[in-house]
Amino acid sequence: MRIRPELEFYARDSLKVARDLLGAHVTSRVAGTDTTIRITEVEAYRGQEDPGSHAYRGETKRTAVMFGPPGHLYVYFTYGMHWCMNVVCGATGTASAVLLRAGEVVSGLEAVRERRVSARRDIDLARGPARLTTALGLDGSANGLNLLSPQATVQITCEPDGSGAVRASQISTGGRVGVSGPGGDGDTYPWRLWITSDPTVSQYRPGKVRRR
DNA sequence: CGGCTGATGGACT
DNA sequence: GTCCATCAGCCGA
Repeated sequence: MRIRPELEFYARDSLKVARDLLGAHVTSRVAGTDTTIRITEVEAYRGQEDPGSHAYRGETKRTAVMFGPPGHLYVYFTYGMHWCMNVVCGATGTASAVLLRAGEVVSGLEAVRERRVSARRDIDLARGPARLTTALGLDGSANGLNLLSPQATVQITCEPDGSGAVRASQISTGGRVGVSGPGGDGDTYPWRLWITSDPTVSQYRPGKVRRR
């Protein structure tokens, strides 16, 4: 039987939390309907230490939730139309978080298909951060939601030992393009994690330089 | 399958 | 103004 993690689970380093969120379940209750997704891909962000984080340049109205207590959702709006969800990690005052990038629908398939009509195959229903958020029926109104509250309309559950039950040998990691390493040599941090060979993991695409 | 591009709006310089 | 922690649709192979 899965458990709802305590505060200590989220208060750790975001990279550790990211690992343990692989295989965990996210459940949303929207309009009386429950939807559960098994997390298959995540990305760790390290706040003000991380040039790739929204919180890198300090606290703003938008990033305020990330500077708050762990175990809350940071949901942001991007590209004029998409919502993506993060779980806030680390101690209060630090701004680390884990972005949920992809997952497999475990239950509530009917509702998810209604929300994701463009998805041809079931593996595409939550394959990508904005798709996953849409699949759960969430948007900016979930920003700041406290996952630790038993009454919360979004819950995350994992195995009793505090893991998502994915063996380390089944976890792959990769770097994030566009984020330089400490030496400025172009190395990237391996802070993208996914379940090896899982078909619902999003295809990694380096950010392309776009011009008009 | 892979590559390319428009959509669309808020945050930040 | 410019930059996005993106996605869907279209095109060619």
